[in-house]
Amino acid sequence: MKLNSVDISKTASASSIVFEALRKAIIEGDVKEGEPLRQDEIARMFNTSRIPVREAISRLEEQGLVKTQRYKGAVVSGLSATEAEEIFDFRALIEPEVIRRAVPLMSAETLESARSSWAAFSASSDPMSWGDLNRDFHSTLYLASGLQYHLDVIDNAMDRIDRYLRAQLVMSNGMERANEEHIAIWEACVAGNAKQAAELTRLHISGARESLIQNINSLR
Amino acid sequence: MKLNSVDISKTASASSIVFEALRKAIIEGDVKEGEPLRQDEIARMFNTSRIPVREAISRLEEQGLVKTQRYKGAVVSGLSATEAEEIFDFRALIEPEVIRRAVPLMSAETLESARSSWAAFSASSDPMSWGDLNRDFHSTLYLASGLQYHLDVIDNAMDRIDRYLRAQLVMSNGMERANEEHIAIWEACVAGNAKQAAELTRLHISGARESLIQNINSLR
DNA sequence: ATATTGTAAATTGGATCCAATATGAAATAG
DNA sequence: CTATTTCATATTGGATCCAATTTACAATAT
Repeated sequence: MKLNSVDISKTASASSIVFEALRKAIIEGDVKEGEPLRQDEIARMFNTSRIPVREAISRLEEQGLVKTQRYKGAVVSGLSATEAEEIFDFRALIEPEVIRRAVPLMSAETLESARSSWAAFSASSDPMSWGDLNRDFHSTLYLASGLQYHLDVIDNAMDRIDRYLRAQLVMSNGMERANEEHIAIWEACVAGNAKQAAELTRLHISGARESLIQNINSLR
Repeated sequence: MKLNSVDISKTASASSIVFEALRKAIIEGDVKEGEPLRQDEIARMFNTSRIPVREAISRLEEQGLVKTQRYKGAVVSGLSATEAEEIFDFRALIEPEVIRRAVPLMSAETLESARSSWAAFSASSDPMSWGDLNRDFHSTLYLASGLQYHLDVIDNAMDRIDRYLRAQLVMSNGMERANEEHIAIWEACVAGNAKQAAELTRLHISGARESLIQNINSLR
């Protein structure tokens, strides 16, 4: 006898679920910088014991999203302005190269998918969704490069500054500007102009960096 | 009353110890690609329970050094030739920029420390130590940049290809060549020539990349 | 009042136990 | 003899318990 093998997608392990949830909460700023992560509390929230929670926290620390001290626990790690700038610098270095190598490999589907990403971004009136849609757009284009390691590293960098990026988007004309720049990048990709796509990406990122500095300074 | 505060360096947690030991064993190739990590076995080796072992494995997975499957455990993740090349590409992109920014910030101490690093590398007849000494040299110079995030990312990239790098060093004239290139990079730093230090670093890395490809091809 | 000490509660780190799943070998059917 | 099934064993995932340490706060001394 043979059955249609119903793909029972195995439920993920508890530690993975906790990890993803905490990661999301941290990068979106739902738990603030410096806020401690209490193992008991989190375990209760997910109806598990502290064991999966501790594994999740180990991973978060390895990713740099939390810092732990022995017997004192984990706190969400913040970024100084300097550190945030450094990560923007890092992105401005690596992402242009990735998109440059991605452009010649972009399929029609990739371009169409990216188009709908920027369209969704452009059309969305919900600031909460801007962060995700922004990342979707860039990730879609980068994915065509097939450079998995680069993509992983970029993801980590994005995780670390996600909060600040979201803040940029809601501030002043951040969203409108990002939108225009997305379209320009996308058009360069459609035209197969790798160098231009790279340069526009670089400007896109360093522009965000500058506006971050401005905002920080305006708070003094 | 005032005492000299004796800095009782707290013993690290068991999970940290296990993590560091496993990391070292993996990057140095003491445990081979594809080899499973048995929690029980490792726990016995360190006279602990499986709990710290599991936290260590979680971190290793986050670092990309092992891959786990639910209920099947963790195996040391290998790198395909393509993946190894990608990481060399990545390094060739980021490390020149880091050293370029580091050069103007290098103190006499930094340069002296780097000099003794390459001297030790040059003088060492023990191939087992070459990997570490090579990393020491580069890290010392990069450290002057103060770019902590970049340094962390570079460290992870180095971890992933450490095995392959060591293989390069012992092969043919890998060690002699690396040694000459180190000296050239160091002299550019001493001369304060950031652009040249960057370019030499780029060549140093892409040279290693090419010789990796050669070795892989020669195995067919 | 302020600083110091002592103590109980809170919190984390780790050990042990149980449950869920995978693995492999023996038993069985064809 | 080969393929399938059954079942015991090995291994991982998670829960609960205990130990080590920190933290908060009351008691005490100056």
